[in-house]
Amino acid sequence: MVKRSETSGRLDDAARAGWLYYVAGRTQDEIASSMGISRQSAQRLVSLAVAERLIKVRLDHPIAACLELANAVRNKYGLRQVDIVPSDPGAGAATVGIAEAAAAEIERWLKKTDPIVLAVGTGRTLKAAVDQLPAIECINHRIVSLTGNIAPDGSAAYYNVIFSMADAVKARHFPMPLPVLVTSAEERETLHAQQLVRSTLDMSAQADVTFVGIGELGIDGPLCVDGFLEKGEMMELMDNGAVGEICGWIFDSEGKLLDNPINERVASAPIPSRETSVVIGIGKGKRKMKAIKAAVTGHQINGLITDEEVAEYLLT
Amino acid sequence: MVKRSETSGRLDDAARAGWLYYVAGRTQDEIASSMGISRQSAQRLVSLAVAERLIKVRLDHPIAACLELANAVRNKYGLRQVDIVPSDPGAGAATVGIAEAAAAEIERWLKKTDPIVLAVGTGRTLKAAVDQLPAIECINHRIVSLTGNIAPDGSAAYYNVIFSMADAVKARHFPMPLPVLVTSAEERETLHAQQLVRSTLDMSAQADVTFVGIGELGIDGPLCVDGFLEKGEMMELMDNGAVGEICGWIFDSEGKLLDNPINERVASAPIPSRETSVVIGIGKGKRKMKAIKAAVTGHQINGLITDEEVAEYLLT
DNA sequence: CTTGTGGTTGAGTAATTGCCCATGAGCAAA
DNA sequence: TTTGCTCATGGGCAATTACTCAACCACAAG
Repeated sequence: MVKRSETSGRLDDAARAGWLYYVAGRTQDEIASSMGISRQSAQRLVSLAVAERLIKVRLDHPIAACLELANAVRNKYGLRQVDIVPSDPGAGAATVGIAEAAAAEIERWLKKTDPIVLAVGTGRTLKAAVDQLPAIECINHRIVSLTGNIAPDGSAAYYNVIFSMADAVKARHFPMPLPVLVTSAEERETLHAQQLVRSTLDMSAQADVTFVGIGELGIDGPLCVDGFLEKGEMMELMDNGAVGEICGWIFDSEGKLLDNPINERVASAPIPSRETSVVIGIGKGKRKMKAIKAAVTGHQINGLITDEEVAEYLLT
Repeated sequence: MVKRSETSGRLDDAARAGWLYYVAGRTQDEIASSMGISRQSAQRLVSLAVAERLIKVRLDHPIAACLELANAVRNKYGLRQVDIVPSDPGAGAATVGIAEAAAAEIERWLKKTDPIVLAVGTGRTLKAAVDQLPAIECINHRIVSLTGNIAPDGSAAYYNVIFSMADAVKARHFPMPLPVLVTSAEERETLHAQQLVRSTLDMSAQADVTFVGIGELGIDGPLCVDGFLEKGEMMELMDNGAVGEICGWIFDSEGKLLDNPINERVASAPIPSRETSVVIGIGKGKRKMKAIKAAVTGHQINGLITDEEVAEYLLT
């Protein structure tokens, strides 16, 4: 319509077209006729504006920072999937936010129509997540526990989450009828050879997706608090470089499973393959930072749900 | 808690979808499958993100034509600051583009670290601009309204923008607890003498920067449409040479405030000094051309945000 | 004068997106 | 419980956008 002077540069036209498209919300057809060019040219100008970074888009929502952190963490550690939730500065429980996020992710998997095998580990964080689950009926799926459900004193382990999950989710679920730690490698072999245990182990190996808590070590860590390890054993482990555990499997700061007697007594199923399935670790907070970093570094997990604070630590 | 987490969860999803779409450049199909929802739902989330103004696009390129116009206008009228946005040839809304530009300018002021007093007028354009503001926290600044917040029918004036601003901007804000027009000059004196009003008036006089809409007169103009003036009064004003108004202050084609009974009934604060502060007028469109030209001619404002169409008119 | 190169254009077409509508879930009132 | 309302959902389809390709132009080198 208005004849533009020929001297105005191509970038100016691109900027103008980009402005009309993104800010004014006109279609490329309208832009074309108002600038007196073909609609193809208008399209080219718009994409040029984008390519030249003339158009800057920003997301004005707390989640924006989280998404960027998630991307950065995913790229740095080669993870399949990363969810970052906003850190809650007001102290609060160790599971605020992350539990909801994890529950949402679990729910997303459970809503799939194709039958899946979902494996779960143990821990307070995972328990909190499962407690957030709404009632779902998904009779096609199977839910299997990676860890034993018998506490050192013989009672049912409270933080074995598969029972909580069974309350909310109508699906076949398969607990692991074992202690978490047995007394020796030999005993583990014997128990694992049982038919019932065998089939659960086999199923866990086929898991399509796995959710595990990431535990820190230390005398305040879950293994000690829940009585699986004595203080002395814990100190010795830490002296040997242990920094964290998943389902009882203890690893060092590089995420390598420790070659020591404790790990030979862990009765949990092996963590399902990170090559062929998704293994999502859940955890946040200062105390777990080192354990989380080790877990992603050593590829014990290939998915992560954590908070901004930990994400920033992972990126340093 | 559950309710809140569900609603904010929806916005989170919208933010995530919007981020994936606009920032990461994924298609809505990809977003849908990665979030485990249908494509239609993904599309809805993306448009929700836009509707909720989570997505903010800006053009990072000075369009030469607009810059030249801005320079020319600034020099011709001796203004401190002029922003010109491209005209939208399609007959779109009266605030497209200009609102974004004004919001960017307001944001620029609000992001200053030194405490400032920011004064705002009223009007649809200014309202649209304020609605574009992202959430900002700037507890050092103070925001004061130049105009009353009580409509002729006694309700809160919808286009009093300070309340909209308070929604987005965390700062102390000071509305003006008065009608826009009172019945007589005497009543105005009485009301202005009140302590509460007095302090607001004093603060407005100290404004570092002021944003005002520029209103045209006429029976379709805001003063009539919003019921502040009867049609007859309006006709009489126009017969006396009135062409525009700012905060209710009516001026002629040279930008001089009219010496007539209506102006004596305006309860708004005086427009802050153009000698010592920045007063930015906002407006565009054919109908406002004369009012804008008068406002800059008479130095009622010393800054202007408008579009090419008006800029070219101002230069004739 | 021909040829090659780089870049732009418009047509055609595939991909993507926006919108309408029927459906059904959730929920409050009767 | 039924009724009526609201609203999210997904299918389908039209509108819009992105991409490919051949043609064309300008210009420089041969």
